[in-house]
Amino acid sequence: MGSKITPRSENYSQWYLDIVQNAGLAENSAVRGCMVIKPYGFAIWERMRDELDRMFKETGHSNAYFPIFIPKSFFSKEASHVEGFAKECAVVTHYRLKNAPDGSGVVVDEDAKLEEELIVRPTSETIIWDTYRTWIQSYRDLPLLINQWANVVRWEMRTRLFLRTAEFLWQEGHTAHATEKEAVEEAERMLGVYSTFAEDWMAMPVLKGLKSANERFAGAVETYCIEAMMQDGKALQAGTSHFLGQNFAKAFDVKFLSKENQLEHVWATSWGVSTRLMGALIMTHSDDKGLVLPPTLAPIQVVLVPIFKNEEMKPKILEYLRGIEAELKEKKIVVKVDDSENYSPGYKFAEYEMKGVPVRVAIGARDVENNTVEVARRDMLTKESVGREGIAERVFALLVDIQRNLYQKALELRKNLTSTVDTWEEFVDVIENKGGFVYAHWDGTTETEEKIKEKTKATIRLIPLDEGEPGKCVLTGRPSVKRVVFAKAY
RNA sequence: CGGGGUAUAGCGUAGCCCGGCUAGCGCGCCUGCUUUGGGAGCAGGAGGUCGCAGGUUCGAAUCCUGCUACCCCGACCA
Repeated sequence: MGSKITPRSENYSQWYLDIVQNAGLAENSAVRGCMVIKPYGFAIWERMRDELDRMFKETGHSNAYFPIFIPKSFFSKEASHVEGFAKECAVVTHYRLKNAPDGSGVVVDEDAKLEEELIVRPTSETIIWDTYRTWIQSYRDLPLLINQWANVVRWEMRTRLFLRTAEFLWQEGHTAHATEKEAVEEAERMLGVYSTFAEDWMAMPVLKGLKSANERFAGAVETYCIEAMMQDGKALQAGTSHFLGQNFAKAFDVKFLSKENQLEHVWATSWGVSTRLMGALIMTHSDDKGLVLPPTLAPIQVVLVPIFKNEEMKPKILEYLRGIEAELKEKKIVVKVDDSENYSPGYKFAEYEMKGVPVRVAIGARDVENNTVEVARRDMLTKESVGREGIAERVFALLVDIQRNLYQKALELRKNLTSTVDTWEEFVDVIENKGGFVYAHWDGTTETEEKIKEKTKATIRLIPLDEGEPGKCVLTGRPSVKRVVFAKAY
């Protein structure tokens, strides 16, 4: 491989990009602000997608698919949604090209102008609620629990691979309920699904909470979110779940007849996570040698590397290795045998470390003779020679331990990057010098929130769900009901 | 869209101030032999409209003008 990873101390942003690119995950497309996800990167996304999809289905949801093009007028129907999404959208204005008169290629055929422009979906609330109107008539049609896996486009001014690209992949759940209570429960349930996924599968601890009015999704009554802490002390919003109230039902006239024969607007939620989770995964666990993947999401959990000294030993080493492969597969461990002779063992070691494969098993002539194997773990970068007997059990236990260790390390990091402050001086000091999450009192006004953002670039990442102790706002000294979590964010 | 920067082989770059280039180097790539327990060694080789367009000059990667793309910092955001 070409360039090596830049040490983190030099430039975190470059370090992140080096990992994304050198580990073969993704690259910038020639098309502005879009990304190309390479096969290995996509395999990781597929693992995430498959597990999330399973969890959605286990909570009663079904998948469906809606159009990528949304008539412009749909966006005018929900007032605050317009505010949030009327900008930065890709707009289809024409439907045909023609040969340029001067022979220089093709140009847009001005005669093929659309009567109504189509918006390339930045999110699908509007087109889905326009459709739901026809699907929902009775309380018997509710709840309607639908998820869509799709790509969306937001014409961001500045992009960053995985974290903020013009086009990204995501899932968006859109549900309709008969009562407010049910809808709130749904929004909270899906926040729970996201947090379980982040912690148990991504080994990434997250804080759960509510967004302030300022950070709330355009059109939502409440936005729930999970927030993770990256190694450089910046927060990353990893998922959101919105209680939409009756806003979209009213805007798109979605009503149902209740048991009591009353015509009522339905209650709604929407929730989503995106390929941004790939960025979160990378920035949570990776080190200077490249990607580090939690075993539950790694496309390859164990790589077997044979080491050949001479021709006579080759068949013996391979036979020994195939035996181990079979035992691991019996335990449902995902194994890759790299017996190609194009690269040296040292090259392969470095390569699979870069790709974040959790466990490496190396086998050479020495091992065949002594009935041993060399087992290396990616998270600690340690290796040891162990007996051949019970290798599958040992590797399985190791994978479990790596999963646990990654979570613990990330949790430890977050603990060290979490502060509680009471004065403005402390607040500024921690935000500027230490970074991380800062628990501080806030008077609850958008005005104060914006002032703090202006002065320190820190925003309210979330308002914790649990009760808290009252206190005084860190900026204004006015009363505060509980501490909220501030941080600089991606 | 504001402020700063960059553009030379697949990637990373030297040369630019002070014009003389037939454009140098590292990684990668190809061939051969020897290798293989931490990114192998040696030998040979392929690969360039120096971002685009114009200008100055005997001569431009180098100087001038315009354009384009990308990166960083803001505003925007999952």
